[in-house]
Amino acid sequence: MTVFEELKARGIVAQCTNEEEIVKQLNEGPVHFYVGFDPTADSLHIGHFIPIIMMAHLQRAGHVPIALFGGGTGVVGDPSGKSDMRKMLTMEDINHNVECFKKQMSNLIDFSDGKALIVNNADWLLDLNYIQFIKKVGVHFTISKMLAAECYKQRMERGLTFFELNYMLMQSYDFYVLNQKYGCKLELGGDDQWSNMIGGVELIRRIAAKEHEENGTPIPENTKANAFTCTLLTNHEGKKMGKTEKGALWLDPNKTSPYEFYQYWRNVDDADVIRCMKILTFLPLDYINEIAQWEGSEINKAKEILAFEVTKLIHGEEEATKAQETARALFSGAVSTENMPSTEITADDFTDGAIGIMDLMVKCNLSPSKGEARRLIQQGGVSAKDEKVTDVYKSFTAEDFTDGYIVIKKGKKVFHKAVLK
RNA sequence: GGGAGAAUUCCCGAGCGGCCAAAGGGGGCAGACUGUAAAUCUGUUGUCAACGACUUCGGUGGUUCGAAUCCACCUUCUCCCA
Repeated sequence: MTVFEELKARGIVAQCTNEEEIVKQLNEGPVHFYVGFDPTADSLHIGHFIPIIMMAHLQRAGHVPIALFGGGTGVVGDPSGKSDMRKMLTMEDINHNVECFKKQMSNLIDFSDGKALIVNNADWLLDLNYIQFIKKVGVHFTISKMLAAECYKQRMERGLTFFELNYMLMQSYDFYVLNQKYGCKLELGGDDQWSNMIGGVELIRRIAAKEHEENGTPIPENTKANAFTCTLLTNHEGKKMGKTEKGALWLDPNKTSPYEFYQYWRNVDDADVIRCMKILTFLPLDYINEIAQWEGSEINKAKEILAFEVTKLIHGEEEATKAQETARALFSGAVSTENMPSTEITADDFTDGAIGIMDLMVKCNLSPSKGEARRLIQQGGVSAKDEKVTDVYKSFTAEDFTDGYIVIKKGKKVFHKAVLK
């Protein structure tokens, strides 16, 4: 099975420009391909993960990934799929973010010995001459066609600035530059990037065709550019996955702990397990198809496998094992406090030698307010030290912190350790 | 540049000058049922020293015993004309 077939079989490929040509190119030898990332935050989140997985698949098959960071485009902000214009970032922010991205990506992509490249489009976008740019690039885009693109349609209703409209041109130009510089023939990206991506594909072909027409130079083989998109991670209802109550599911362990990360996948809907497994792990398809036969509560095993594998890819085997052990222990009743999220409590938090359960919960971020803590307790959703808390005014003294901590359980799944300092 | 309209709690969206901490829906959280799933049912969803008090309806002032509601100005957004 070729890589592309594998990607398709896993349901990772969403749309592609010219499938035949892509397959041919990939079979002929190492292909430089690129994926763009907008460094708008200081960590990647799960939404970036599928393109990265795709890069890893292709790299394993001998192709060369180019990770392009949108240092230049980042300041504009991609209007696709956003209902509002994104806030602009300073160059310092962007550079910092780029560094963070690189680090996280290197878990899955091998950047050594030129096996993968990292580029920043600020290098060629920032000093661009406007007149030359519109002459070279602008002429190949028609407004009517751009506006027909799904991503701009929505924005048209709410107000689309000329500024944002240029995003497509810049991204297309990126592809052109990489094509010239590295012979990059393939662009990959999320499905929401589709229209921007075909912009690049067409731009490369058109510039080549124009040069051919004007100078009679032959159309170079490597200007046969293509693109394909990966599916957005959605559940069986078509809703985007990877959102938690705290926002995105981050790859940075400080933003989303390995345990939380593990739990997210452990708790996916039955109907989504197999899809996630195909897309997010490197488990062989045969094996996944076997798992797909499992039924009823057996599916819980499948979820464990999924959670473990995905966590392993991002946080490493050790963290994944820890997360799994913690989860198993907690849910089987035995309390393993080892890797539980915890909060330090100091003497200052005590009033008259004791701290109330509501204060403790607020302190541990288990509840944003005492009012909510009160409600949780009244509805029977809180346990401390293995006992259901029934009294809203229950309080703990230093002696109650057995071995220096108290484990508080909120609902069925949230455990927290309050550690006395 | 001219004209019209809008801004309400996490989101959408009701809201007569007092009975408004503000309908309804969504989402969230908790309980029951389960398999750490889904569906369903129930409760709950501004803050606090909690049958009470306090702070909220874009901003600032004003009218009034009393303002989310009326007036003025400002800000932002949308729409129509150019």
